[in-house]
Amino acid sequence: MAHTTLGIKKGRKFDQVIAGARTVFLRDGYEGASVDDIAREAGVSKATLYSYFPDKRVLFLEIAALETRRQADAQEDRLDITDPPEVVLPAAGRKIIDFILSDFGIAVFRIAVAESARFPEIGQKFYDSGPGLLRERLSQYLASCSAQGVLNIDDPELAAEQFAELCKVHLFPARLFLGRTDVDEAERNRIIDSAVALFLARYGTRS
Amino acid sequence: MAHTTLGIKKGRKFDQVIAGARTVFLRDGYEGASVDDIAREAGVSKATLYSYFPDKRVLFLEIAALETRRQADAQEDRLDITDPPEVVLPAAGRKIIDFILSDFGIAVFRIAVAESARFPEIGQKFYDSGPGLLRERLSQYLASCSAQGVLNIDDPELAAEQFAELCKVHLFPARLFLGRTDVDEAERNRIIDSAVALFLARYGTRS
DNA sequence: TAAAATCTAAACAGATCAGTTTAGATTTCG
DNA sequence: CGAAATCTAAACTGATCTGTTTAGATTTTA
Repeated sequence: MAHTTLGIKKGRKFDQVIAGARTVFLRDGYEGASVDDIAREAGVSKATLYSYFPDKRVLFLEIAALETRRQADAQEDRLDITDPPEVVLPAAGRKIIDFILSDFGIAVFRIAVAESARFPEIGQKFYDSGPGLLRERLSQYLASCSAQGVLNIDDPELAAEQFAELCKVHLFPARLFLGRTDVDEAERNRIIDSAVALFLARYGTRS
Repeated sequence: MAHTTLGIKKGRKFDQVIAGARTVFLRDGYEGASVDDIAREAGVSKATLYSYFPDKRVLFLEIAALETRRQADAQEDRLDITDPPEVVLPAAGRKIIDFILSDFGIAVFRIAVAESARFPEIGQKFYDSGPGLLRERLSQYLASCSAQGVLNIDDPELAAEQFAELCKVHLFPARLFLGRTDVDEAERNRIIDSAVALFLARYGTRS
């Protein structure tokens, strides 16, 4: 149906190719994925695939771009500027944790780390639509709190990055390196609560 | 000279093989490295290489083990329990930043992230001798401070991870995804100072 | 020095993979 | 319908890679 790139590409099965490539690249990474696998997964002949994309690298870049944009959109709903930090921060932290612990978030992160040495534009896109976007939105909120006197922050961008980083504590490395998938609610909340407390102890204006 | 594994392996050029494999794996990753490249880099024939290691995978695991142990040793000098947090934390933060921004630190991290999905023992070893070791040592120090009343920490292990995470803020993603290599003293210090201030605002006992 | 251990270059087998080509089938649409 | 666009399976090229083998050279050691 709606082609993912603006009109330039043609053909009935374009979306199938994209979907198949997405599945296989996310599962196996760039080197691990074979074009035959992708064609099979997409239910499409290799010739068709190659009629859309000149080579594997370009196909991968297309998927990476789509995925990072998706990642950005999934977090689209902005932070409500009217709510106080005690409400907004735990909610934001929860979203961050849920995303970075998901199979999808982990797969994208793995590929971004592994391939950004070979393909700098992958690292750039991942950063812009992931950590970079989060930083932008969160720092905007923090700055407005600071202007209202609800928080006291001299460098909102740095503070935003600090908060995001605090949410990853313990759980992200455990998932990434130790394969831990059994992270329950209580543990997520413990990390978030501690991050919020740490953050507000420094940047809060309440006694 | 001193063989890296305990006596089981034999042969004059063992160390050359290790050195060559180290260079090539760190430069190109697991998939990117070819055994011919490694043999050439090591100045050794492929037959010799295969007389030491049954296959590429085992060779890689050996290198990964050596590298993570190295990583641990490089940070061997423990934290001086007698110094106050205002001295110890900036010094520790400085070490963390310097390591994770180094070419070597980045290369090891890239490989650990990329290969720990395929080789779980790589993720385990990296964690144990990297983030895990840091956590252990730092939390020990924090606990002793807490016992002395210099700090007020209920969960030293969590606090240790929080501090370490705070030191990575901004600089690590910029290096990893954006390829930024021009991080000067001032910027490192800015991150560290902010991390220490944030940490002490919550866990400090002064005023 | 002479046997034993270790190493060498180079060719080779077997597998995988990216990308192309062919000859034809199916779909779309005027 | 019928022509143009799109897709198909399958074979093929050429490259790369892991791991083995061969026949001999070099080094160690006794």
